[in-house]
Amino acid sequence: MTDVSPLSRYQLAELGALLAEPARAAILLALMDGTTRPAGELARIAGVGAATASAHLKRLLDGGLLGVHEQGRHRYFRLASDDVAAWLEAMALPHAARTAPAAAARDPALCRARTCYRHLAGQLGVALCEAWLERGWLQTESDGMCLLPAATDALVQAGWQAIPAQQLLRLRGRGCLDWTERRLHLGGPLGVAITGAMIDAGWLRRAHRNRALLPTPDGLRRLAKLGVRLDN
Amino acid sequence: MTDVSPLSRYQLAELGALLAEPARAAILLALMDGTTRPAGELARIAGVGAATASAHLKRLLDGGLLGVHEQGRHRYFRLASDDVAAWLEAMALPHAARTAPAAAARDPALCRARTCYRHLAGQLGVALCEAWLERGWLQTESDGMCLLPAATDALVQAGWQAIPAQQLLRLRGRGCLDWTERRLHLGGPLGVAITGAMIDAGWLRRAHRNRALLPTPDGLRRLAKLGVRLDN
DNA sequence: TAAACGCTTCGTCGCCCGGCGAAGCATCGC
DNA sequence: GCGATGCTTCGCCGGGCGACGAAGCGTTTA
Repeated sequence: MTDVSPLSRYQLAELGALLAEPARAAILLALMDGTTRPAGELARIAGVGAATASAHLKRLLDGGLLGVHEQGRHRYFRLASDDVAAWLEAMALPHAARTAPAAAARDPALCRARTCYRHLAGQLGVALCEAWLERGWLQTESDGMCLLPAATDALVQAGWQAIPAQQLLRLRGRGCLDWTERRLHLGGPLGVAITGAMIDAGWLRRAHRNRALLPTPDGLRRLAKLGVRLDN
Repeated sequence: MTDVSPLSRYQLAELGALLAEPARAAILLALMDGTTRPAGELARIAGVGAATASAHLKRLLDGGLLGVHEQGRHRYFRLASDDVAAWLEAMALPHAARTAPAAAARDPALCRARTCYRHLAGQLGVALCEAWLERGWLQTESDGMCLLPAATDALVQAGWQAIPAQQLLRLRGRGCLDWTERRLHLGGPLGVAITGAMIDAGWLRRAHRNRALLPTPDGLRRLAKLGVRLDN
C-alpha cells in the first residue's frame, strides 16, 4: 500500500511509542504545567532509576517532544513547545469522551479553569476566547490570533497594569483545542502572557494539587467587566 | 507522585501503545476516510498475516478506537466514532509543525480540501465553518453546533437539493481541529451529511490516491455563493 | 587536589509482545 | 452434507526494549 497520508504509519507508530511507556508519560505529564525540571527530579517523578530516566529523556529529546537547557552539571528539561502541550491535551480526547461526566464530577474546578501548558484553559479559557472574538477584541489571522487596541483599552480600564499595551499588541496567540469543552481557547505567547499576568495580579490562584486555576472573587468581577462569564 | 491529572500516566501510555505498532497505525489510517473494511482486507493493508491482524484488531477494539459490524462470516471494522478520527488527525500536529511547509509543497490539494473521517477539512473546510459562523448560519451551542434556517434557505437558493432542510436542521455538528490550518472545521453528523451531499452533487470530487477533495468549477461557484472562498 | 554530585554510557538480564503456522469454529456455496 | 472461505484461538519463537548496577565524565564544593 502506498502511504500518501500526511502522516505515515511509521511516523504515527513512532509518536505513539514515545507515549507508550508509563515512565515517559509521567515525564511528559509532569512538564505539562510549563515547568522546567532537572533529569534527577524527573527520574524520581517517573519512579525509575537515573540511568533509565536518562534513556527515556534522550528518546523524548530525539523525538522532538522535549527541549533541554544545560547549566553546569544539571540538565533542565521542558516540553519542546506549546504545540507539544496542546497535542498532549488533545491525546485525552478519546478518554475524555468516555469519562467526561465522571471527571467533571470528580474535579469540577479543573473543568472550570486550569492551565494548559502555561495558558488558561477550561470553561473560563474558552469563554474568554469566544467573548473576545465576539467583541472584536481578538482577531483571527492566517496563522494565529492577535489582540486589537480595543482590548488593551478595556484591560487597562479593568485595572490591568501587568503588561504594557504596546507589548501585548505585539504578541501572537494561537487557538488550542480544549479537551473538556471541545472548543478553542487562547494559547501561544499571547495566551501565556495574559494568563501569567492574571495570576500575578491575583485574578487567578494556582491550586496546589493539580493544574486547576481558582478565580478569586475580585478576579471574577474584573473578568465579567471584560465580558468573560462562567455559565453556572 | 499522586496523579490528579485527568489523564493518568497509565492511560496515556495505554493510548500511545495502541498506536505504537506500524501494523495498528496502518489499520487506523486506512479507516480514517470513514470506510468500513473486513478483517482480511485490513490484514493485507497492514502487511501482516490474518492471525496477527486479528490480535491487533482485538486490541484496538478493546481500546475503544474501533467499532465492529458482524455480517455472516465477515467482520467489518470502522473507527469507533468521529472523535477517534479527530483525535488521529490531532496526532499529526507535532509532525505537521516540523514538516508543514514540505507537506504543503508536496500535496497542495490535500491542504486545500480533504476528508477528515467523512467530513470536509483543509482550507475549504475551515473557510466554510468560519464563513457560516460569521454570517450567523451556524450557531455554536453548549456542546456542538447546529444550522439555522437562514443557512438552509441559502443552500436551496444555491441549488442544494440533496437533503431536505428539515432534516439538516435536526443534525448536530461539532468543531474538529484542523491540523494544517490549526483552526476548527465542521465535523459531526452535520458535517458528514453536508460533505457527502456536496460530493454526490458534484461540487467536490474524491481524489483517487489519497483523501484530497477536488472542488469542481461548478462547486466553487456555488460555494462562493454561500460565502465560502479559498484565499489563493 | 580530592571528594561529592548529576548525569550519561555501557553491559546485562528478563519480560513483553509481535510474528507465524496449525488448529478450531463458524458461515457460505455447490 | 461437504468443501471452501473468513476469522479467531492457541502455541511457539525471536527480537526489542525497559529495568538496573557499575563505570565514566564533567562540574561544583571543600
